[in-house]
Amino acid sequence: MGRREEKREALREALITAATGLIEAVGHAHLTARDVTSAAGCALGSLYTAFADLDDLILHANARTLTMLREDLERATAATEGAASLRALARAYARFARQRNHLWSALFIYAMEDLERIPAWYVNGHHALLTLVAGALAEIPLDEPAEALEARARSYFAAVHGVVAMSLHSPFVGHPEAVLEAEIDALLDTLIAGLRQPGTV
Amino acid sequence: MGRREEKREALREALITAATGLIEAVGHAHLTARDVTSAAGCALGSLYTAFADLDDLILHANARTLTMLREDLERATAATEGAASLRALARAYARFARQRNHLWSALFIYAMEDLERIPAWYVNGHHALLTLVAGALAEIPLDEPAEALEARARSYFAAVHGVVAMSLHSPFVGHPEAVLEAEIDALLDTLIAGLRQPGTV
DNA sequence: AAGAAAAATGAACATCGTTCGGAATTGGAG
DNA sequence: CTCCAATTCCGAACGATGTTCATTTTTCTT
Repeated sequence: MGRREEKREALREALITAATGLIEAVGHAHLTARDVTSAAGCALGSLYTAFADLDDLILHANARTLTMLREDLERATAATEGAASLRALARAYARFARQRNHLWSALFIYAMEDLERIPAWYVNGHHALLTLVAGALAEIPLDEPAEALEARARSYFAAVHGVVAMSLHSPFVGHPEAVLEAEIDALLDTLIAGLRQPGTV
Repeated sequence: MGRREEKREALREALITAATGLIEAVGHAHLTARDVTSAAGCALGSLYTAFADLDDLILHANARTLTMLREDLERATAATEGAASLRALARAYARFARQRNHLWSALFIYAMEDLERIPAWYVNGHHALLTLVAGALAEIPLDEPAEALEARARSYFAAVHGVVAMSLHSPFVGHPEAVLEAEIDALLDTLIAGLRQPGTV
């Protein structure tokens, strides 16, 4: 690799690291191009030689967050299976959201507008999380068709995410932080009990 | 009421109406102080004599959205009760989010930072929605203590919200819009089946 | 080693939310 | 009705933002 690409990669790395640190510290809404370039030790304009724009940089920082989150979730389910894995995933998700709140929040900022232009590697980072949920679901014997498994994974991930997001972002609608994990446990207990009861509607 | 307060109220009304229309049209992220004052037929600075800032105006527009949403939900549950009401609430919520997407999105923009300064009337607007969920839950005979009812209402509201939000904001994680309501039905079926099965853990 | 290509720089630009001093409008006293 | 103090309205101005661009500096090729 020539010195050209080396420096380019070093700059991108420095910017992503600086962005991740600043997002964790002050939140993505307060991340400014001037702050992040200053923290990375480059000029303001250099941001736009390394990334398309500030959102693109945030997207790359998010990819790093997604990796951290996935590793957390994998660790949480290393010694469990089936329903226990589902519970462990939900708890680990809530803990990550609480402990790395600003980084986690940045994962869900993108509006519908330019949804088609979201890169595939970013979508894949999210799908990796869904795969973990689907894996746990697959270990629970259900009378549902296997095709529905991915859809269930999306629903349960979104449901747990909703409870966590409401608790952390809109406490006057969601649960107080102190009871969040207990309420997630209760929700999952009810879901799993419902899953095991065949032919409901 | 003197002419002073009359004009003041008329200005506030015009600004809220203009803000609601603009949010519905372009989304709260693209709402600018210049656009909304121009649409309301007043000067740029007048916004700050009628409201504390742009966020305060959005908050008042949100209050109007909350009223519309609550009326929709009430209509949806007028002829139902218990589990059927829960299902009707969730469907009506999803429909509202889809049809009035930008207005609905604006309801959940506020970050944690200055959460204490959110006015009570705004919190009450959200609580009115929770009350509808709790009312439907109360009609289902459960073996849970009554104290847990409000907590369950928060969980189920947040869970359905999460599924809807993922579908509309992050389709690569949530459900495609075409199957959203069917998946919400499936989620609620599972939840209700789990609720009716006593002593699960 | 020198010229060509690329990248880094930071001043400049457009746009944003918000402020502020002067102009217009309102309410009450004579 | 008239006038003046008080209030409200106005839009130019301010500071901060994301992004661009001409210039300088660095890197690659021959």
